[in-house]
Amino acid sequence: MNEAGAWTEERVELLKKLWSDGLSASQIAGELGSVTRNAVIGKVHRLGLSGRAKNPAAASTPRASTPRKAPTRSPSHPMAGAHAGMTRGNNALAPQYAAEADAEAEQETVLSEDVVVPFSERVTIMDLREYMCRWPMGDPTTPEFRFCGGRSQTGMPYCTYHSRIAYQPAADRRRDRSKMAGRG
DNA sequence: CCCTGATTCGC
DNA sequence: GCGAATCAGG
Repeated sequence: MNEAGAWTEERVELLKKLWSDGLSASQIAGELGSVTRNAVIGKVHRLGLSGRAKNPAAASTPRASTPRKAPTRSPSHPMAGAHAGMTRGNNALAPQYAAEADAEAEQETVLSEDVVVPFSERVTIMDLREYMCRWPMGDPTTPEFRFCGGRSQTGMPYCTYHSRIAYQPAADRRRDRSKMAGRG
């Protein structure tokens, strides 16, 4: 039968299907199984895809002109500071369907930040780390003032959720990820 | 700290 | 051709 880890026609077609469907490499990898997201990405590139739904005209990816330095892959520090627990897998399933410009998306009333979803762990300024979301919560005059503390992306002052609110692009896309049940 | 894809390069 | 390792950005 089909060997696991071998790119059969079925797998390649499924790969292209899921890829064009907007699924991320990790999701596809989890769907295919026996393959990592790197394998998926590698295959995608090999197939000549990669760009996915990107317009060639608008594809001004600086990466193409990025002067890639010589990593030389120093074996001296293999997996330096590697994540001990790779939660990566098929458990990170998320419907990343790119919502097209729908009339519903024009809801300006969406500015309501009253939503309280990412209330994972509020932290004080002392517990705040660079990779923590600094979203003011409550009155700064009160000792109960806390920050979101959610995981912020490197360089980003806020977490994924708050960064959207903070920047508020043209139209807010209702991209809803897994609801974090929260704590009390 | 999580994630994403892009690229390189040994196999 | 394959994919882990690595890079780079969010």
